[in-house]
Amino acid sequence: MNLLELQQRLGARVRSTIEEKFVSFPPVQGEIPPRTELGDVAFPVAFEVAKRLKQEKGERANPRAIAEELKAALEAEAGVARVEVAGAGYLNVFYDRAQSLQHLVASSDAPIATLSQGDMSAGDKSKVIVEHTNINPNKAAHIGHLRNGVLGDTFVRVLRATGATVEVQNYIDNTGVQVADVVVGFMHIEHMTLEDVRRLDESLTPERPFDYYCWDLYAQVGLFYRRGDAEGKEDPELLKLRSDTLHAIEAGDNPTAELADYIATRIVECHLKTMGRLGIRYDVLPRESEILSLRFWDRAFGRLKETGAIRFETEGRNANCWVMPADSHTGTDEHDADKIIVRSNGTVTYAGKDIAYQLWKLGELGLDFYYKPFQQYVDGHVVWVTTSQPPTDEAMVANQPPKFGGGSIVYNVIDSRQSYTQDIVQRGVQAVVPGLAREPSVHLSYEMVALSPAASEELGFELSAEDRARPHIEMSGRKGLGVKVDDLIDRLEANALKEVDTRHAELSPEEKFETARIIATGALRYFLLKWTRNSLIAFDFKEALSFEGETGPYCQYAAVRANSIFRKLDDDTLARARAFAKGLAGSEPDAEAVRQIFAGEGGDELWSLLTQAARLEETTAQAAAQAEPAYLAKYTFQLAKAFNLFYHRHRIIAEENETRRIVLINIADLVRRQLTAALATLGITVPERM
RNA sequence: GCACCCGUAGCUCAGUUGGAUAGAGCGUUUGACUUCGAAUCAAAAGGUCGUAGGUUCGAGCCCUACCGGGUGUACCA
Repeated sequence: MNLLELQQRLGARVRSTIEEKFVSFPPVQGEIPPRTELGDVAFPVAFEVAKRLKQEKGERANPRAIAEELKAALEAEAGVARVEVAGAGYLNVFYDRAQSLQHLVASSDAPIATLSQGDMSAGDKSKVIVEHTNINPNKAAHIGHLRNGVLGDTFVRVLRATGATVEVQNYIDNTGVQVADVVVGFMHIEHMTLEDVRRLDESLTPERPFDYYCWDLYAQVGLFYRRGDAEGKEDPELLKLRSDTLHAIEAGDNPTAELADYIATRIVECHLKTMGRLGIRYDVLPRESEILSLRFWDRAFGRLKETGAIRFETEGRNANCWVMPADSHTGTDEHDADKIIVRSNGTVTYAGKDIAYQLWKLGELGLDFYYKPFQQYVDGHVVWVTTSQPPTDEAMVANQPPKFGGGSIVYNVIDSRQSYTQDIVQRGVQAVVPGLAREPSVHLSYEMVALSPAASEELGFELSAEDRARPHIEMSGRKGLGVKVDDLIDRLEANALKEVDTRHAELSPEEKFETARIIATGALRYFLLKWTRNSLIAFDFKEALSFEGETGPYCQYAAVRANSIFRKLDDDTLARARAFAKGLAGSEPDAEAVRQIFAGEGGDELWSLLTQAARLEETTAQAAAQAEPAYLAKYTFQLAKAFNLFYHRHRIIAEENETRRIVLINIADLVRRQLTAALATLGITVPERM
């Protein structure tokens, strides 16, 4: 359902008419006027035409006169009711509302249309890869991690809604210092072996599961390195425990590595469960351990040396290192401009490993992982995890994974603090595969989630006067300061359940809980999506827990209300209303009656709701092209708002004028379809009742 | 120092390739439940779009300088 085709056709006509009568001209897009009274699409091109005429031919022309000439051409187009020239030379086009209604209803029979315009060409069958979540597997997920997951997951849904084939990856850094720290905690603070940890894990209750336990332990390790003094310095002797642990993990085949693997795997299970509560899913979990053991770096290193992207330093501060020279900034005594990729001891830095990994994602490395199933969602979808060994037994051989990696474009959802490193990675990738695409590997950057001072205190953290004056306080896993995702979901569910309980006492406990779960998910996902990517979220409990105003539940509520109309209306009435709309082309008296209903101020209001609903596909395409899910979230809220107003002003079932009733039914039906579809793309479902 | 991001209503934020009277939510004040459910709707108040220049028929948006805030700038991952 959309009016975009008409708009595009008119744009093409405007351009061809300009070129025919005046001067050569670039493609024109058309724009949506700020108010319905100003038309359905506007072409403010006359100013530009006048300018070009003067520049190229030396003719002086009045923009209004130019607009008048273009007006005649547009009036002849099908679907156009009238054209006005407004202001100094705006060309405002009004669509035939009866014909548009007929078209919109007819096209709403088809499943949600896939788009063929923009950068995300549906004709291009190549795969898009989105990597998101990427939480260090050493503790419970907090809301900062969740912003990443929700942003990534929603972007995936947006891309899929435009017809793209998308693969979802969640990178697991299972061999890094963060995991090593928790291993140190278990081994040197708790003095536990792998068996002890297993037993502990089994004994833990749902109130404090393994990832929560590790959350606390990780914070303790931070203190442990400082000999118990939070403000003190880290003891080098204790830090050696960390580096020894890290080396043991990287070497593999020893009890420390086995413990690390147990912890990381269990935490990943916890993360997947947490994310699963919000409908966030993955296809494959590439792990750092396999990037190391399968020697991805060695291959990438060779390519980087060949292309000259990195150079070996023989003297100076970076002697014996391989560095990537800087181009975007200059260095100082304190900060060197060049970025070290290979250390003087021959080991590779994070940026280097990531270059290798990005090359694999783009199918440009010439190496692949082996895979095994990690877990299965209830609907049968399997999440795979990488492994270093080829399948051995017959069952594994028979159970072939899909082909992973090799995307035509890769989006990496990573917060903006890593922009510098990501820039290094991009440059490395582009040096190795220059001709691939303009930007095959995209850093989908977003600002972090911090805590409002009030939220920090609510979590029981004492703030200094200085901190309290700050606009926000950064979360810190090391200090254990943060809002755990599961805690927040639990609170949202409990609050929603209370509301459902007071409104729908008649529902069964299961129905009540399911409704509360859907509302909580809607609230949380919308809360994280309504901000644009480079807006920092200062997390506030009151705001996050709200179900009123610009929230997910507000949008859900509008859809629930729309559905409630159709619950009371028999199917036959809806079918007849739709048939009437579809038949408008064949009946001039009916079409005229519909035009009457859409006339005047009240008619404009109905029409404006309809056109707003028709813009979902266009908005989704924009959200995809700009990689900005917030566009879709804002649109959904605005549509819900417009529908709530409509709902309040019109009694649909009780409407006495038959034609008017039919029109209202069609509008309500189209809006609820679009609203439901928009919410689905945001990962939000509509409950039966609320 | 350098790089990137931000500065719009009391607060938190939208404002997409420059377009018509700069918009939401929250908060404040006031009004609307016998209806397809008020998790809603309506109305009011609230703005030198950080400052100063510039480009343009037209600037919140583009350019320059400055002021203020944030984040990076590791032989950590």
